[in-house]
Amino acid sequence: MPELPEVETTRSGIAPAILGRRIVAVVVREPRLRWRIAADLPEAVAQQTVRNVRRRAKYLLIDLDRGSLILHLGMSGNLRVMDAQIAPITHDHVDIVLETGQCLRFNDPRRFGSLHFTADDPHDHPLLKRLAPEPLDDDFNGDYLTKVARGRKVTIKQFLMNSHVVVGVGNIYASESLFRAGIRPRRAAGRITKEEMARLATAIKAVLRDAIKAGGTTLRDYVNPEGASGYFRQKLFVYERAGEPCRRCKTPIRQLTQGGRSTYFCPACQR
DNA sequence: ATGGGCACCTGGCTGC
DNA sequence: TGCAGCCAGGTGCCCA
Repeated sequence: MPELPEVETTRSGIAPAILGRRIVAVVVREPRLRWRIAADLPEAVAQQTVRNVRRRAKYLLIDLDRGSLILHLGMSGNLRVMDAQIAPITHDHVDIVLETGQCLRFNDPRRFGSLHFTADDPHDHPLLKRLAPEPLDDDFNGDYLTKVARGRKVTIKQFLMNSHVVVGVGNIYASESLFRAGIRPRRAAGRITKEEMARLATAIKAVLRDAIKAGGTTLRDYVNPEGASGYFRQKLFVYERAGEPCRRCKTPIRQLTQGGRSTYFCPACQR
């Protein structure tokens, strides 16, 4: 499911229900996620109060009195706020039960998601420690991209999906950003001009902001914490639109495969 | 350091 | 109806 806008939508959606609330229990029905949930996680977390809900890359950080939960939604995960008494359905792997009688329920069919507890600053956790800048921060810009792309032969599409370059940009928004910036996805990262990199950084920020405003993109199974779909899908220019006319110039959108993932682009608008 | 490929997992769809 | 094959929003790890 989720790229940065979907995780951000999840963050802002769960925050009102859990901020300042005490966790009374963590119910783990299926510990075998991408990494097995630590057996002692529930007791480490129980009776602690939620102090903050943050996002770093595609990770949700739930700060407690002492330590933080680090949660990733993987490809197919979602978090919902609901009454803890409601019977769980298939793939409802974890409940974080609150004093209010509500719970945060983590559903993830493919189990590529993860849940960790750390007693330390979560930014120092091995999974987060070496991540690149946030795309919406000011230090992510054309100059930065130009600098890190120097000499790189990897294609610009795969470069954008590398979490050591920039975080939060996955398969949908990589294609969409390149369309908005007018850049062909197969060009070498090191051969994109300074001016093009400036356009690209601006395009990434714009597409992510627009998608957050629309509540994210629902392709198949993403739902927000209230169970509703995001509606950015209608605003996609190229993703999953192979053969359909470009919204800007009517040329049929093309699809290709890079690193085993589908890429979409307009051969006329992108050079 | 860089780049490429694989692995992890379930479910939905297509075509025979 | 059944089943094989392919595809899907991520990313850590191993190898050359």
